[in-house]
Amino acid sequence: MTDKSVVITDIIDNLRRVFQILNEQSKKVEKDTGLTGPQLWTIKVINENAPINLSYLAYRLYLHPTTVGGIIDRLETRHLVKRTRSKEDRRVVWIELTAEGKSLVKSAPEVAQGLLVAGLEELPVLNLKDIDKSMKNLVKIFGAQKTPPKLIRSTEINYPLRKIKTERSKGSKT
Amino acid sequence: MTDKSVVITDIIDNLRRVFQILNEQSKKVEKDTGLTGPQLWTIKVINENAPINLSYLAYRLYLHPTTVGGIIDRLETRHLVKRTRSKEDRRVVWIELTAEGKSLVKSAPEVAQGLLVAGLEELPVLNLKDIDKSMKNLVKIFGAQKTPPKLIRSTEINYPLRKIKTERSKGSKT
DNA sequence: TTATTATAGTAGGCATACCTATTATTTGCA
DNA sequence: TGCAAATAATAGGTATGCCTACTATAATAA
Repeated sequence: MTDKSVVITDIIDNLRRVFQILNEQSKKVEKDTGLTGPQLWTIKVINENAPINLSYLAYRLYLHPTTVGGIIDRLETRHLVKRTRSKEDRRVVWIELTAEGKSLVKSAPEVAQGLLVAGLEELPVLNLKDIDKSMKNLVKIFGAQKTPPKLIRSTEINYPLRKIKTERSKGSKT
Repeated sequence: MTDKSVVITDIIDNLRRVFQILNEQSKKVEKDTGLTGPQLWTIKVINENAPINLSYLAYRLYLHPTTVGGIIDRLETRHLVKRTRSKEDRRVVWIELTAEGKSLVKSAPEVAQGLLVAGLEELPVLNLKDIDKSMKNLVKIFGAQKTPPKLIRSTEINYPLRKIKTERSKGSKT
């Protein structure tokens, strides 16, 4: 095994480790709040953008609309969000928080990526910038081989496809 | 937003991006080989360790035994692996590749993390070491808040718990 | 104005990944 | 020996996350 491949294996191992830890993190959040990580994250995004329709919400979460559909289903049975069919465009469903959902968001503001952020915040900026640079590098490497759509907003991200086209993004697609 | 929190947001965004890309990667592999990423990875590990029992296999994959159980089920219906009940210890099931499975492993040797590795391999070692360092840093940060068991072998990893205890690791656990 | 095309959301299906039982076995202790 | 504790695997359940239809509605083109 070359020196290089050792490092590569190491990187991949560490990546897996990060996945694992983030996953556990999510479990922990679940225990604390009764909601899973994705659910909490979803609620937060809804809170900041309500009313929001499913497609755009999915876009904001970098998830597939059907995935978000499921999450919304579960949040709805918990009475944390509600759906309203739009009158202007009857295909559209507006999603917003219920009172219950709103109070939950307030009480659990940063839990979603909480510890994650907390951990990072303890590092000196210099260190963070290092990590940031490396992450960007990783993204560049991985992403170079396959960079989907191309996005809007500050954070353009790898979006799962299904050519969204909301009020805010009127682009074209294959 | 402070300078720091911008960087942090950035890191997290990039992390998500990496997840996304790896996920797509897996999809691509699936298209190429007919097997999902985890399935291919599993087969590879079996190939290198056969015969192997489920618990230890799970340990090697950093996954929960029940998760691996499901993967093995699916591989078994595809006739790529077979299970044999051990005679010495009838609780144990030995898992190994069928002829078909073996030939598949040969024909798709590195696909699992293929592109991933390919991408990394194009980088100069220096660059890789940077990334490596940052990843380790990330792991340290995340892991510090919650480090499960503690592992053996070269690559000690965040193992999902269920206090494994195989022939090779005779430790204790809470 | 009608027919085609596009869009929004839902339904159903599959694979991962987890957890909590439960069933066999085996081990270890009294 | 003989019963309790530990272990290996499986069963069943839930949540993510994707995909491929499919339905309803809207927009566009002929």
